[in-house]
Amino acid sequence: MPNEPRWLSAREDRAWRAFKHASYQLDVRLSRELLQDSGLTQADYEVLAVLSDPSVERMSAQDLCATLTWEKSRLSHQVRGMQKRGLIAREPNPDDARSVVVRLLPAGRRAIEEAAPAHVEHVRQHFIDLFSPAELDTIATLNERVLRQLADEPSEAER
Amino acid sequence: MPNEPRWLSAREDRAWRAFKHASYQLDVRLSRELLQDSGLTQADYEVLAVLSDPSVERMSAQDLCATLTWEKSRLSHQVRGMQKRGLIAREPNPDDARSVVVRLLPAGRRAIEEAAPAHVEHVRQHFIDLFSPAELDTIATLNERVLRQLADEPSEAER
DNA sequence: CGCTAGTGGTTGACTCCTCAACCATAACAC
DNA sequence: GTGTTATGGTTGAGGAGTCAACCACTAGCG
Repeated sequence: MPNEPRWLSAREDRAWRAFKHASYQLDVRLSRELLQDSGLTQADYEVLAVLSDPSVERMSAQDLCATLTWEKSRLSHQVRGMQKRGLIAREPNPDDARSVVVRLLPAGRRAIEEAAPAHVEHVRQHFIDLFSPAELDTIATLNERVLRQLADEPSEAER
Repeated sequence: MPNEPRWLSAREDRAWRAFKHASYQLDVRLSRELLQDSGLTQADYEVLAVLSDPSVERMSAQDLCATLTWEKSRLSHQVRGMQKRGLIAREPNPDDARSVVVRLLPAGRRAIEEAAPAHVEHVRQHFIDLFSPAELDTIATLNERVLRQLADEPSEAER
């Protein structure tokens, strides 16, 4: 890499590389494990996780987008696939004829209930169980700082 | 989410969500910014970053794969595209007729030298500058623990 | 009302990545 | 040597996500 004005110091570079690498590898590993022992992708799992909350069950597409921080076209494609597999249903929204409500079907509930224990176990194995309670709090605090900064300084495209 | 045997506690859930969310959002933001102000994808940037190291300049495809922890087919597709754009060249390897050596071309060097300052600045803005030196060390240590665990316990597919 | 602007959602084209199949060459066994 | 296995790399099909264009409906303003 070329030398630049505000280049990263060794300490900064180490932190950045470790963070980037760890999150990438973790994502790859968990995706594969989830898919192998449940047939669900991470996207499937996230949608089902939201809808399977007892206080939810049905949710408009826009609210799902907001909850997942997904683009609406992504959700649309995703929902089409999950509908074809019988995991969820699309229903008209009585309050707004433009809107669509997504409902969890029994097969979808079964799918996430079967997938969740193994998935959580993998999250523990590769992440949670490596840290003390105090370290978990540190992780939460530091990462929330990143999220807040991103939210406070919206990207060019959103301004 | 259904109640499961070893479900996550509130503290565990907070750390896991913050980590997952922050790394995802950061990736999305940095990718977009990089593409907008340099025309390079993250994949382009990573390849160029490796090759532009003064001590490198040319590297066999297999070594590139190992350095980037990429699959060989991904590198092959990626290299084809970057070759078409004149950023790098493919050369035969005199030591092994099966092998291919990737060489950085002047246009590739120019591309990363132009892209790097702004990209590093964004990495600082969204990540590095949010933390004290001690916090950066903590981030490095904790994330390296994740990486080590993943490396020590290879996935089903690799065993 | 009637127009216009905004919102909710879908679609299709394109890019990126993975996986499995494949080809050529190299390394090893006998 | 010859046959077998392993390695380096490419290819094509298919899944997943983004973007821009579009349609239908709603809401706000005159």
